[in-house]
Amino acid sequence: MTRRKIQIKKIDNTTTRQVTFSKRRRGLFKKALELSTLCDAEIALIVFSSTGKLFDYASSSVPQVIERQNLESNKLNKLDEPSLELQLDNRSSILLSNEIVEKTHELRKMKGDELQLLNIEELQKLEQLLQVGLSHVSNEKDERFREEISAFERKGGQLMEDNQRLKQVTHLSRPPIFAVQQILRIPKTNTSMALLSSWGYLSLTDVER
Amino acid sequence: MTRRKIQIKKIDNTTTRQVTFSKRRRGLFKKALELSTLCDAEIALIVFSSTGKLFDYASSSVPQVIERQNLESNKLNKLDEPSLELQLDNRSSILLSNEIVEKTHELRKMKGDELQLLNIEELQKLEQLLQVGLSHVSNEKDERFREEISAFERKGGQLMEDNQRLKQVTHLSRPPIFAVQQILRIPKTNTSMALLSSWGYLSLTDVER
DNA sequence: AACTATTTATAAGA
DNA sequence: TTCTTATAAATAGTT
Repeated sequence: MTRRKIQIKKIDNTTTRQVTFSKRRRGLFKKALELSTLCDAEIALIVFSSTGKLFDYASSSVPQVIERQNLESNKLNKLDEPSLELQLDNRSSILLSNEIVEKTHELRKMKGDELQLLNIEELQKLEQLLQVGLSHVSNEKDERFREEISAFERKGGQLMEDNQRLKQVTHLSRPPIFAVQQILRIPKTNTSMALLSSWGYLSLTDVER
Repeated sequence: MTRRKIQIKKIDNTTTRQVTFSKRRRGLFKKALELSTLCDAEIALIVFSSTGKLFDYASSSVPQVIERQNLESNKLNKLDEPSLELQLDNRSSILLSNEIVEKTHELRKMKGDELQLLNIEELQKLEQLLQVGLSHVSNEKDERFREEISAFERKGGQLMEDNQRLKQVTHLSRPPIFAVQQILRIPKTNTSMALLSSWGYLSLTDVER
């Protein structure tokens, strides 16, 4: 970006990284503020440095009432009339609530509820949307399954190779002591080694010879 | 910042504001990504356009970063009391945003995006959800089509009956005057009636006899 | 922290 | 929306 162009990947040098963090963090927060001011947007920005320090910013037009208002309107909706005044006071909370309401409806429709609200064209569009989504999900799932299967195949191949090697070893008339211990899960003690040796099995040095 | 320097205050012109929003939003998200990559920082960025559309980015996941932030600001609140209002303000808006963020992600997943975030079990559940939703939608759509068809059938049946009656009437050697008038769209005046009568057509009373 | 040579972002126009 | 381009802003490396 300046004296030289840099690659976007973790900066190794700690000092450089901290300096860059400091500079770019300022830049980012400034840009966030500018965007929210210029375009009347709601923005929340949370940044943790790699050392765990917190920096955050939220555009200021969100009133503190929201939390209380949510609780209130939940209660009031069930009992009496909603606190319309509070809601009107607060354009941004209405925006946010609308967003939630809309997304909730969209989700319900996609799950097959509330379809009576749609006309036949909307139903067709929704059907297509679901078909596309379903095919993506099915493909992704199948791909994952195939990945898993080929992982097993690789593992299986490895095991079979191992087995082959072990068989070769055990098909020696006198398999080495360590191989016998390993295959038969016999503790590798001096006693077991001496015993196997007395039965004619070979130590590794014998085999290597 | 370019062709001309601009003041950082709300852009009046709606079109310009939307264009600027779109451009700067991209820039902001790019910067956030760069900062998190270069400096190994954890970042969550949530943006609502003035029309209520949500855009978000998080280096890990939005709820994760927010949760961390909540812990962090709880600590701060207990240590030193200042700017409590701001903190509450920020956190409540973030809480509300968080619900939207989650719903947005759920919708994206249902539309087949962001599937790389899911494991194979979640993919299977999502697939089932979509299958159920799709079958509901398809059934509803088919039912609507059938309704429409049977409505047409009823209408068609009525029309055919009407046609039958008219044919019977016009197949009489001397159709009644009123039928002729109606079918040929001749004004129902005394003159036309007299004329048709003189040509041997029958009045209703003649037919009924 | 300050300084700049460069890169990047972007406002206006097409 | 997308592209172009002149210019403003951001910033990597240096001091």
